[in-house]
Amino acid sequence: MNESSLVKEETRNKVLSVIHKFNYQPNLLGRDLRRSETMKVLVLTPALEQSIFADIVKGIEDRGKEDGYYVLVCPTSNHANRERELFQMLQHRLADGVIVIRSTLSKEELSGLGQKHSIVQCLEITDASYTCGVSIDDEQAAFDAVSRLIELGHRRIALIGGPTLNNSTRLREQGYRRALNQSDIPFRQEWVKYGDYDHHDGEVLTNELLELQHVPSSIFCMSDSMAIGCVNAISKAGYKVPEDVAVIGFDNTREATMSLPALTTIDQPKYDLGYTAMNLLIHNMTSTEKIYEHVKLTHQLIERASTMEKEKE
Amino acid sequence: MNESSLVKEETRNKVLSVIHKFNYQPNLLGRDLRRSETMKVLVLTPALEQSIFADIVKGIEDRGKEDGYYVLVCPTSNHANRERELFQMLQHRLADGVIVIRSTLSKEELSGLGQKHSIVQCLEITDASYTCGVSIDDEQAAFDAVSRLIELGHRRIALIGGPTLNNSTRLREQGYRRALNQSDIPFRQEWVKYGDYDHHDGEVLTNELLELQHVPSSIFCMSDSMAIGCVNAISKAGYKVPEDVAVIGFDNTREATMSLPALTTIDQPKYDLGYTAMNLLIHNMTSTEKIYEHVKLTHQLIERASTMEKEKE
DNA sequence: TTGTATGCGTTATCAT
DNA sequence: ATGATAACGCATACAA
Repeated sequence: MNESSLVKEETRNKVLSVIHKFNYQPNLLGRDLRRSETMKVLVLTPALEQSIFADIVKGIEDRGKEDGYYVLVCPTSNHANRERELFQMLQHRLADGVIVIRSTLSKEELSGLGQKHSIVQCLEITDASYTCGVSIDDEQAAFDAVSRLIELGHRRIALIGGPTLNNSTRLREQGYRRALNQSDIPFRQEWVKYGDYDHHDGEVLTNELLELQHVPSSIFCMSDSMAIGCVNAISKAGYKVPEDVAVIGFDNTREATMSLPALTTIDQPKYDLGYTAMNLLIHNMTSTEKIYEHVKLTHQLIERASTMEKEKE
Repeated sequence: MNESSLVKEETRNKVLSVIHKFNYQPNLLGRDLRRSETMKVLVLTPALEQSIFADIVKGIEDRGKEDGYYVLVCPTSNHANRERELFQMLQHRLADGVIVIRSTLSKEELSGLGQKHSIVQCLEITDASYTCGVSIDDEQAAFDAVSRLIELGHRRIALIGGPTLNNSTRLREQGYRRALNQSDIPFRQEWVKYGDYDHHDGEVLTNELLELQHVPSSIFCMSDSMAIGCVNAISKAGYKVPEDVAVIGFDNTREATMSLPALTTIDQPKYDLGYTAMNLLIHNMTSTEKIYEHVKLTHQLIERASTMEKEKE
């Protein structure tokens, strides 16, 4: 009597009253076994403290609620083995699908899992087969950011990137190079640094840049956290943002507006990213015509106080 | 053939090879239904970004691993309805037990759930029946902190507390009053403020204290985050910590050592709190002799630079 | 030492 | 419109 179908009102009520009387609680294990589906979805996320992940998860949860899915959020701390443990839940039929945010697993591993299960990658997309993914166009986003710096009059543009293993880091560096190329600005390896997406690495790498003989006039960072570390390092070194060195961040997280000066940054549609990912997952879990695409949502350059028109030198 | 018991080596290998050949993965739904236990434990935590919760969860996970439990960490954002949703998983036999860190549910609600399920409270303990809890002795901890301030020569001691609904807030305030009493220092209501455990409220409430006609010479905060906000407010107002106003925090989180000056604080044994909570939960899930106690672990006053011997006035 | 039947709680199918 | 029965995958108890 789950759905009201073809039962007499009277008996229906009778059953309902008995259910209430004995405080009957369905044993979902029985149901799940019988239906061989659990209505549970795992979300693997590096962490929850960074607001970008929390926002994505919100989108996932909202979309999941529409179809009555249990969304279980599992922080992995970027630990590949924890990720594998959680994927085991799929094999063990304890969950129906997985959305993995910035996975640390290899393309091969994901492809293997994707053949038997429904997997959606988010933010960080490998071209693994049998999986789909949702992100922005990272190459284009970086191109847009760097192009804007060039428009503003910059020619000495440094790059502070994420982990070199990440596909998105590679793509964004490509966008950076394409923008330089287009304006015939030579690429300089010494102006390209890599690190983790956090505040600390942003500060350390910026210090390295500031100690160079040729100091860049602007720095494009691959996360807002890094950009904040970057701004701090610049200020501590006695320079001014944006007059001496302009800074662009990435993600448009809350902290981007809280820094001083507020960060120019690339907005990622975080909530929509999550919502779309869950949408894809639900489709692939329920339909037989699987979608194995890389969906790209639109980003946006948000201009704030950390960049400005460059004065002639 | 889970445990090697009384089966011929030969047949055992034969089975194993077939298992491998077909890449057999046990369907845990079947097992769980049959055994009517899931080996899954839910951890309900307000958030994960605050390191105190992460540390407790670590203790829980380690103890869980010893007995092969799946530990599912579920952030609730202090949202009571989300908490209730998760408790539903118990009713639906999707999990065997719950550890709830700083629950927002009422004593009555927890008692009701406790009658049918295994529940352990952590950090914030109501005296709900049919549940047990693990925390420090909050009253004594506050007493120790305030007594130390008195020893250092302070008599104008303010209190910045957590949410008034919390039992621990009440207990800690009792400890504060007992310490004052013992030294015949009159209690002043205007020197007692309440707010959320975060940095922001610490700053706001401290500003209120500094604007009073009689400014306290020391402030006891119920969290390190509050204490850091407190230190910032004091510095911004042109006073010096600890010379003008001494500050004591609570929890001994990472941030306590990162602030300037480093915080004197009450150490909570976070990892052990989690480990002990899981220990209790496992006991109550597996044994018929339930333990419904409030276990108190020992705290410790850690003295750092935010307090010092007070000069004679 | 190995094989076989039964039931966990639910839903789907079939017969009334 | 309702009642009866089988089956999901596993573990247990018992028979062989």
